[in-house]
Amino acid sequence: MANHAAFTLYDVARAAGVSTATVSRVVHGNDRVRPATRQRVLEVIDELGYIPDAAAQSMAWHRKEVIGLVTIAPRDPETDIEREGVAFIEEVLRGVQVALGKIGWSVLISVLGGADRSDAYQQLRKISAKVDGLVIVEGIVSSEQLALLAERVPVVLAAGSLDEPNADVVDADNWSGTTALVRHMLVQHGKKRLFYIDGPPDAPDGRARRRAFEETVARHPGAAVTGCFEGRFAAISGQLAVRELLAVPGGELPDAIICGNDQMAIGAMRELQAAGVRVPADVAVTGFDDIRFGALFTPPLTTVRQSLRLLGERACSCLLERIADPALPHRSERLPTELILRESCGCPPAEDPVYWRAAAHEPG
Amino acid sequence: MANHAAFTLYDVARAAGVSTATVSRVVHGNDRVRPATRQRVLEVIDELGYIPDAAAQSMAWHRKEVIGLVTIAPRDPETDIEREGVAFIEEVLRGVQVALGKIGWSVLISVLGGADRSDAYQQLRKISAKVDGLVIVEGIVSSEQLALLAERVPVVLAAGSLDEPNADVVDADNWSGTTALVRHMLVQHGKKRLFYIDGPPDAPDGRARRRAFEETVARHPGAAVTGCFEGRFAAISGQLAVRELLAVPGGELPDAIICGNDQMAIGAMRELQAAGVRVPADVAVTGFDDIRFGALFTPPLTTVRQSLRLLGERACSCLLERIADPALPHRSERLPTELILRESCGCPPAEDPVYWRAAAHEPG
DNA sequence: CTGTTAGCGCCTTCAC
DNA sequence: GTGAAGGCGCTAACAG
Repeated sequence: MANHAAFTLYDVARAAGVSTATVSRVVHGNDRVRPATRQRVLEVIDELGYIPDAAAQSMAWHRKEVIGLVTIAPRDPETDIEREGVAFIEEVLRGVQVALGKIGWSVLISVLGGADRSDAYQQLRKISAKVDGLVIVEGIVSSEQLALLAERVPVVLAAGSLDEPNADVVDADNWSGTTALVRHMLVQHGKKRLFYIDGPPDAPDGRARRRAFEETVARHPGAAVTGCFEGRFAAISGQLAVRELLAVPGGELPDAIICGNDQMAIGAMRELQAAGVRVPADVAVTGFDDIRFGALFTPPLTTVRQSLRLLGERACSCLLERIADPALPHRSERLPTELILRESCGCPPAEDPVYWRAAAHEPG
Repeated sequence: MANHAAFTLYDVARAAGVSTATVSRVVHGNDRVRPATRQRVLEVIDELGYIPDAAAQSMAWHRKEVIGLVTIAPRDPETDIEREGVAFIEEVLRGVQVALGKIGWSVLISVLGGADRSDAYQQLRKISAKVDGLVIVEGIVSSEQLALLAERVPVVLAAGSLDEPNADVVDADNWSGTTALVRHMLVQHGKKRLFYIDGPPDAPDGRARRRAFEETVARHPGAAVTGCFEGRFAAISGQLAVRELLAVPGGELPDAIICGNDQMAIGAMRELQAAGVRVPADVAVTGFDDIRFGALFTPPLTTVRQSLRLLGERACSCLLERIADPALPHRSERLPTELILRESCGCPPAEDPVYWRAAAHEPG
């Protein structure tokens, strides 16, 4: 059985005593073929275990029925931490599959090693030859390179919030989410001295969140940003940030630490607690994303929920529309975010212990 | 630019005033072409932005340079919890990409909705027409169906620990890992009454862990299994299990709760703590996998580490070897696991606060 | 060195 | 209803 016999349309045609055209018709069901003939052909197909070769179909159809999903995973050379490591792509992928499942297309996935950008572009070029369209998560190539790619194949950006004129873009409403969260800290909890833990500077969504944070604080009299730490979206970044904060001799801690994502918030909470600082009594901490485990920490993490799955689904749908009609004007879509109040911000525990539900939530 | 012009080899050949064969030679670098000619062709290629169509190459080469990565995500209809939800596939994927990166192949990924098995098989059939080989994570099809698939395309099973005669298989040493862990609880911590939280019955790795647990306890005089809960590898399962345990009127809690994976262990810990039970003082809890966040919980989770990334890498390498030589005899490979002692088992805190390192570890 | 030519496996008009 | 034939874009012998 180590043969990997690959039967062709001709094999089937010969065995069934018909022409390849007839077999093709049967395979695709749609044409009129005499029932008896159809029956015979089907039997042969089943017997031989014939499956049409996808590459050959691609050639004939000028369509591969495959879309490419690409993202980056820049790694800190020392620690090998992945950005947004926790099920980021996985969730987006689910969404993409939802959109694709209906029509039976497949997804070619590639996590680029974000090392150097020119390389990323070359990889994308190669991939573009194998797919009908590209979903790029987290803008990774320059606008010009994007334009070049888009010339060859439809492209949609997911979570690449730059105002990209050369592609469709779908992203979460980082602005509203962050604004709502910060206002909550300012107004509901009366926080005055806020510290921010940021993601890497090249992350468009991270930038959007930070800007929203700063502007919201700025327009709130009496409140101030006491500092900012440039992290890499990993738990360790939060820990490092807090460690720095703690190390300042005679330094006063902020009222609240707002983090660019949940992982950094968790790291920050952990480090604060390890140092004997109470969360949220002494310092409140918040995140962004609403990852699966956020609700299971002590205290449960207050955050902003975004649906990565929905992101994938919308991006993919958008791509499919563009593949169907490449002349479509470029569009952009902004997905809703939702403020999730738990206890790390200082809110009281929910009377009903629903904390565990979050572990089971269907985001979006 | 919404044109998606796709230049062909002929376009290049014409523009450069050479034959298609020459262009092909230049593209593949390997043949002798006069430097001047090569130069000219390269210029045209660059100018036109020509990329060889992958489908056409596949036809000519009888090779697609794509491998398929398939797994299941059975969902509880009510809660929509994913099995091993946290970055399971993501890690495996990284490993696969490592193996593939060297040769520039791509990966077609598909997370099947584990609903009904016959459907899974049909999906796999379809996918098999688009790839040169298949890595199936978590056995999802029957042995016969597997044989049928393997007849058409090389297949390797990852983490599908059944003794499958129709494919190569790579999996983690669940047995040794679990045995070491249970012995530790029995011998080092003197635990007597152990409770087990299991994964779904159809998960081969879960079964292996449970069997190892039971046999290890059985051969240890004085120790006993007080019960077992059938979970689904999600945090909520651990919570549900503990809730049941707590609900028994006058019921005595076990000394330790051994869980089939980390997520359930985290859920169990959380639920115990919510009920005022101290971990590990009253009840110790352990997991399996060593997911990224395990070290950040309170107490840090004792677990068994397996490298999902290595799993993906080895499975893929194995597949590539088989693609290169389909006549190879079937092999199976067992990957090492490692006992990770933290505090949830009752061990003292590490003197050096290295807990955060785990968040940055490169598994395997 | 370079061009010609015959497929790869399938789909799809166009005749019968 | 069914078959014959051309072509999708590229590669790999062969000739020159």
